[in-house]
Amino acid sequence: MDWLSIGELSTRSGVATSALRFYETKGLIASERTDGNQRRYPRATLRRVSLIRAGQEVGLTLAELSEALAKLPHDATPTKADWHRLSKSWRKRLDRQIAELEALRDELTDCIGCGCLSLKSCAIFNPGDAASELGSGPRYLMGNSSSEVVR
Amino acid sequence: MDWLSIGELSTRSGVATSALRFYETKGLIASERTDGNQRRYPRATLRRVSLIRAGQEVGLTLAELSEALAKLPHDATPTKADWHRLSKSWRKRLDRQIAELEALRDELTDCIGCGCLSLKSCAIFNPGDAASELGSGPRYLMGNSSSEVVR
DNA sequence: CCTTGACTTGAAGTTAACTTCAAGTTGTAG
DNA sequence: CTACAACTTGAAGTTAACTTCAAGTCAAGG
Repeated sequence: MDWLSIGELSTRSGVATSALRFYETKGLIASERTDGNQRRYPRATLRRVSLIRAGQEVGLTLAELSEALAKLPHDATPTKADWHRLSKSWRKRLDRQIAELEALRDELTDCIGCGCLSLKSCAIFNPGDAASELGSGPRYLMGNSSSEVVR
Repeated sequence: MDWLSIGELSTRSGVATSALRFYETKGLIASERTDGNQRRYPRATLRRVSLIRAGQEVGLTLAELSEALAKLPHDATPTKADWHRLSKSWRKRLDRQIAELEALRDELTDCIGCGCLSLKSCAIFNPGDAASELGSGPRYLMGNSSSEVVR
């Protein structure tokens, strides 16, 4: 097995060294140390980091990813089953996200047609209504429940 | 014209009073004051707040929304043209977002099929590659350029 | 008039996901 | 062997979008 320094891992993964160290404090990745106390990552970490970035794009937080990746080995390629489970649940998440955005788009499209000068008839302007119930929430990325995505 | 207290605006819009005050400090909404220094919002603010929430769901930041809403009157219904311009640019944004998520989903789907145990052949695992170039970025909601959305 | 819930302010706290910094130590090309 | 880039740490700073708090003041029903 050959090892990567944090700099190498950074350039290969496209993730800043500061972020990699941060991930390590969170337990998302792990390293051995040289005699001089520098980090050396097993090659499999490269894949792990890619997984993290992919997961983030799907909308998962680092905390959720931490849970999801806890089941994968730090220093080896995940099994086919591991990967299958992960990618399937992420796909579900993506499908849901896409559906929500599409619903919002359709509402908007109706609004473009109608001019939407009446508060009552417009779905966008009535957030309490059934249609928009799913996709409204607090801050930037509204945290949908994480547990079903992780297991 | 009749006026809403901050509490009324809050219950009607579903947005916390603290958030409404926060929006006001940012110039997103505006109020008059009573003799006793309490806020009174023109009825049109209700629509404005709905616009803000809808805009957030489309992925706009408050700063971007501030710019976009600067062109609308604070105390009256926006014109058909105003609304037309806004909803069209938001729709574009939504279309782009959906397209990006769909691209990611398609990659994932391929990966489920292939088992994806080889780093080289997998698009998800190669973020530098052409396909994923569009939809990768820094933190949670990667800030796509705002200017074209706002004008 | 009195009570009580709604309202006021500015400052500080919150969360995620990092980045930046200072003050050193290590690894390696030449 | 030396220079210099890469590495180390913990703490503090950053950003967005709010929320919470304290210490009051205001408004409206009875």
